Amino acid sequence: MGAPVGAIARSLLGARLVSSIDGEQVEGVIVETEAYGGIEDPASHAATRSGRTRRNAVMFERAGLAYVYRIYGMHWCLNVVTGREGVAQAVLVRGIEPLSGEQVVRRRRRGRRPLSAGPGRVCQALGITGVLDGHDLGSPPLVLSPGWQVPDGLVEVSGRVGVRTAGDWPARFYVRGSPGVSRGGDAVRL
DNA sequence: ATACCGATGGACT
DNA sequence: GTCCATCGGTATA
Repeated sequence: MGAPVGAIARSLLGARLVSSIDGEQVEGVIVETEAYGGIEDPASHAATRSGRTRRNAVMFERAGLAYVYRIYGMHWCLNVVTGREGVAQAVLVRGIEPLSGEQVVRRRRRGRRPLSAGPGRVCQALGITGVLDGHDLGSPPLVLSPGWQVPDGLVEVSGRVGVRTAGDWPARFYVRGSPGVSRGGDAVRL
């Protein structure tokens, strides 16, 4: 086993995402993440039973790529691939707080609230769709960069949202009190 | 405030 | 056919 799946998810809190998708600039801070492992994590798309498929193929590639998939037939979800090549591991981005481009986000979200809490809403807010599956997050139109270092005192941990098998793994991390966080829950301070 | 439910498509048994 | 790493509307309190 490599690094605990949660460690990188924790460290991505406070990181910055800059989207210039469709020529519109939106910048946000990540405030909620969820870790997914590979074969050892029954909740992962890359769990043993499935192995590598067309959908999850990017999870097995190098760290720093975007794994984007469709959920419930209508929403997109953004993951940051975090394992080395051949080792499936990814972190789901579940919530951001817009730093700039909030007008664009409001338009994309059609005025609905919450603005960008929840994985589907994050993708709407940033304009992310499946065409970004496999995209290198070091280059436009979607760039991930280090940002704010979130102190441990502001971080809470809980089980994963909407997951049955192994849903209780403490693999969800979020910034307490942020409007970009999708829900509370059985959280514990870090 | 919580609860239920429909939309809608692809991966998988 | 069944199960989703979901959201947004409607209903109920």
